[in-house]
Amino acid sequence: MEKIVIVEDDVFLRAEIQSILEKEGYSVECISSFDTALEDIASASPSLIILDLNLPKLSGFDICRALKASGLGPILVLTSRNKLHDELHAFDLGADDYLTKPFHPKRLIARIQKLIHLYANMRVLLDAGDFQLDQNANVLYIGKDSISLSENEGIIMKALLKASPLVVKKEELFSLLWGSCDYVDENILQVNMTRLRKTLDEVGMSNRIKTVRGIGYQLIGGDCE
Amino acid sequence: MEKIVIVEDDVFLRAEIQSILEKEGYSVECISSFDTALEDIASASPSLIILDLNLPKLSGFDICRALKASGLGPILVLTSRNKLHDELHAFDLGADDYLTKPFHPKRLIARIQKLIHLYANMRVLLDAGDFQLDQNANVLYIGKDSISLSENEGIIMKALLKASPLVVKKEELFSLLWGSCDYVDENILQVNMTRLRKTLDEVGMSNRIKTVRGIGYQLIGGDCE
DNA sequence: AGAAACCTTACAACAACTGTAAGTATTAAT
DNA sequence: ATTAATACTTACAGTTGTTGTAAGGTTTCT
Repeated sequence: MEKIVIVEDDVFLRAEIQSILEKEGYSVECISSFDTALEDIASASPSLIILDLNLPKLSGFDICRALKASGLGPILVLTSRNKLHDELHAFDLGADDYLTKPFHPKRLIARIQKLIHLYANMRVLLDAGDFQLDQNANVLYIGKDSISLSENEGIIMKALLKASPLVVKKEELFSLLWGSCDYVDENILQVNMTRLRKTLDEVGMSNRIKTVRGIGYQLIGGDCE
Repeated sequence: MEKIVIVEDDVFLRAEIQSILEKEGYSVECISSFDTALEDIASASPSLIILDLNLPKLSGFDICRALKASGLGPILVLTSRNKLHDELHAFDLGADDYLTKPFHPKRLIARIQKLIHLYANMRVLLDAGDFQLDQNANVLYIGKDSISLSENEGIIMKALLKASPLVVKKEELFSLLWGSCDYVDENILQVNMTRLRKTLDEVGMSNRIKTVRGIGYQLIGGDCE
């Protein structure tokens, strides 16, 4: 069953939405504490998030931005703010749809279904600005080109991307790659870094992995977010 | 540059939309002949399709359905019909967004950007009802599970899926797999079919490929569309 | 029964990936 | 400048997965 999280501060409206969704067969979870909203949503890992913009502490915009940064689900903004610039701003921050109150239940359901369906067919992409990594398929997309990475290359690339622009410690990589092994040669990480760098070279992405002596490695250049 | 196709019969409105889009940097193509609309759109292979519902011959709904059946781009319905049931119907047939006239240019642009971005990150999935094939990554999705196919297995599966529920001729498969080779053993296709069948067995999909004696092979069961 | 079409299994060649080893280059500190 | 630590590169071999060939078995139809 698909799970939907509601981030809404108005009790009445929340209950109304919840009722509509549950009648439709969705499992619903409401966020009450807005301090821990992000963690709660992340741990619920819902198929969709319904977000109000008028919230007590945090602004709905901030939550929207934060959710998107964590790569979290489709966001449907449901609000009484019917100003165009609010809608544009929401889209800008990564909202996937924008519905204003009052709304018709069926319209809400239709748009929810559409968004969930769209996201179900999305690639899980890690974005680095000028290229993307499909974590599942271990495929790197550079514009129209794409290149398939080996298992090890994928693990390293993923770690570098997730940490970017921070440094990934050597021990971190060792544990990701050979965490279950009793012992591996110290050199092996360097060998694998060389191989990844060579692979990146072949698609015109040279000098993108910087060595931080004594600490680890770091993805550089082409920054975007 | 992203290309957008406009399917709109009102000349003034068409010009207005085109102007808005071109100012935004999109390449625009208008469909004038509604007889060959589908072929024209397919050959343009746009990043997005703007569709009006009130068209002379064909109904916008029919076009919508047909476009989706061909797996074509995101569809944004832009219409003067502001009845809820029209919107629901459009969503039902596969429309990805629904905007009513009059509309603000910026709202249109925002939603276009969102849709294009969403679709850019979509997996190209061939749907067989109870399982899907990611053509790019050669990965088969069965519910929550996924299995990686070899190159040959992927080619065969793709051909079977595209033809389904029709039969794929042996010669067709030979040409797809070894079209460039001077000669290959007649037996090799059978061997590869056995291997694909065994792979499918491992994910609980037995007896899904039927042999049509003297002709070729055919995907069966689990039909949906 | 017998022939044609199809299936299965085993084998070997080949390519991709990975870890080890050995040697080279770079960096930082004295 | 010398030296030691750190990092890089290259070559080699074991392993695995993919593919084509060959040989023999099974099914289907007349």
